[in-house]
Amino acid sequence: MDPSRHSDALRAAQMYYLQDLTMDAIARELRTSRSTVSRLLSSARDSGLVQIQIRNPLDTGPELEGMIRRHYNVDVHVVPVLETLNEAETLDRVAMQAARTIGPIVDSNAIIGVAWGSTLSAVSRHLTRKITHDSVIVQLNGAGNMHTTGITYASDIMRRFGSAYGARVEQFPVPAFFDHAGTKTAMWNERSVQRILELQAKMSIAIFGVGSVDADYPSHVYAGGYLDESDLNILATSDVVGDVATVFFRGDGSSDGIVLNERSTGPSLAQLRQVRRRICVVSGESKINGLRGALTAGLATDLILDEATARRLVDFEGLAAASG
Amino acid sequence: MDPSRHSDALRAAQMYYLQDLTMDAIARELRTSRSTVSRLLSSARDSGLVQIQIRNPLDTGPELEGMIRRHYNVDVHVVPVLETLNEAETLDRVAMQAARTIGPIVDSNAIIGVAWGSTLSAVSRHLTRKITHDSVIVQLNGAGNMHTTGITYASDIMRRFGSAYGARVEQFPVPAFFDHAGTKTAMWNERSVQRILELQAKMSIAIFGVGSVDADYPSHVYAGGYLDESDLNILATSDVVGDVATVFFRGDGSSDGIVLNERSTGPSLAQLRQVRRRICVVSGESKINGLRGALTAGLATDLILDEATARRLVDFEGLAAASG
DNA sequence: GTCCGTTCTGCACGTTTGTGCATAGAGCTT
DNA sequence: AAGCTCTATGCACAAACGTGCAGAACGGAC
Repeated sequence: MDPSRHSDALRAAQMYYLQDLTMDAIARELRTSRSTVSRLLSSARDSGLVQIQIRNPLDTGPELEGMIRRHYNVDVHVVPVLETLNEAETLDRVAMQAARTIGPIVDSNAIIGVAWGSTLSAVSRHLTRKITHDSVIVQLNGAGNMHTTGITYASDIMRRFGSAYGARVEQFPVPAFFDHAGTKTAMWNERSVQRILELQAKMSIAIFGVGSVDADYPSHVYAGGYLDESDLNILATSDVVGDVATVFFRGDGSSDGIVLNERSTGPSLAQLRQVRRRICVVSGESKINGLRGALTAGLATDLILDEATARRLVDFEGLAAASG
Repeated sequence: MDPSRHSDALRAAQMYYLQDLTMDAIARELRTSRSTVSRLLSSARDSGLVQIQIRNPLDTGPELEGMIRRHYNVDVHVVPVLETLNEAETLDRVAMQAARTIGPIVDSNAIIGVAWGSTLSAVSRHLTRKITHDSVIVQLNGAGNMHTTGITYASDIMRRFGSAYGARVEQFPVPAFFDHAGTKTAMWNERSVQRILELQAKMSIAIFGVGSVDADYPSHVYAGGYLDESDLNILATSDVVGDVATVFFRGDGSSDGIVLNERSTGPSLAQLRQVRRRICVVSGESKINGLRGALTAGLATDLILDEATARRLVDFEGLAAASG
């Protein structure tokens, strides 16, 4: 881009946001039209030059947040949404706010693990640009299935993250689930795969949604041809409530003995918990069971969710009592 | 304040800044009028709920900044100001932008050393609120002189810092200069003084302007009855170019053998250099000599100054050559 | 209860801002 | 140089916004 335009954008942003001048005054100084200033500012905003963040003082925040925070020990961001909004609109709002909340967390030299799914897809569409150096986006779990290699869907998400943060993108070109655990073991010894696994092991940030087995609109994983009849039966009979990055867990947060996980390509829950910043984005009340499992399992350090779901989370089993 | 108003402000801020809704839409959701939303947002901004910051990518910044940064190894923020502005207006702009630049740097548990003077006074008037816990504002140097105890002037500055950040304020109730070095030695052994000195030793942030001996409008120190005729003579004959917190230095950054410093109450340059974040605010070209000395002495890690002064700093002795 | 002072609210108005559109200009090809 | 495409600009209009003001609501004091 024209460097002088960039520097004009910077000047304009400083004068507008830091000195409270009007666009008119800035235009006169920059010897251009007011509309150009308006556009400069908007480009400054979505190129990440201007960072706007909301910090809600932990202690004065609304009750909802406090309760969830105390009970699950996560940093909560409740997204206010009108109750009349439909599922898709809610997801869009949550995704938008999630994208902007993530922005300030991302920094240079970060290794960022990203899952895929409808939630992450929505988030990826709303990312605001922020220039970082030597960051890497690494895919958390494979995306292929019986019908497609899943490449385009997941890779679109990855690519958007990569270009928003100027980061290198490392895809994980394996199916979501192997048919045979043995194949996974073999692949995991391949050097091409190990490169990805090593990156994952060094992740400083992980971003994921949750799948919930009983969601009204089941996640891709449960509906998209990833699992066959017998797999679904296994899930149904093993108390599994949901998944994160195609790794399943029960309501109590445990995941031991769930055979499907041996064929899954996502990081184990234990490995995920090693990551310093683990950001979970959830939209839609019907994911509540999966969400509760994920929180109980301690998978998230940061939780971004819509207000209605937050409320249900609190209502559940008198969680409110824990706040007294 | 009404807690529900606070939480409304938070909701409004999230919807406005993070979801790009219009105030109108937010008003409908909050069941109030648009004007109320406008006011909620403005209260959210100046209560520090909304943080807006400009991060200019170090490598793409305008030439001016790059040159100064490389030469003096400081983080530079050049404040764009119209050249036609007068001294006072420039100071106001610089102070405003300085205040907002400082905001994001301040955090809980910080011990913040603050000097006094016309620059700091202006900055203190533009601070935006930000709630922190267990922060302390500590006065860097005494403010008393022959005519007044200096209490109100300096303490106003301190108080504003304190209330902006919700911090405890520790004043330093001594004169700016002792008449006799021996008195200083004695006082420095007083426990009440030692408490302040210990706080200063633990500072994580220091904020100060610079005085310049030859400034058009001399700093308070040189004009306000702090020094008598013979003191000024000493300064004139010892190559002193300026001061930071009433500690003097020469153009080459040295301060050894300047006798006045033995009676001054500010932290020694060596002590100041221990502080992790040292923010220097300068407005007005006539401070250029003092500024150059301070930078040469390595007193600042962050420099906020107006464009004209920045340009002069670069023009000086072909500093531009250093950028090639 | 009434009174008074303070704070909050919505309205109305003027100001400030975003954006579709037509045009000018830059860069590239032939 | 002419012709082309693509981007940036300014205009003009509509949308969004800030704020003085008058009235409503609140919270003591008596």
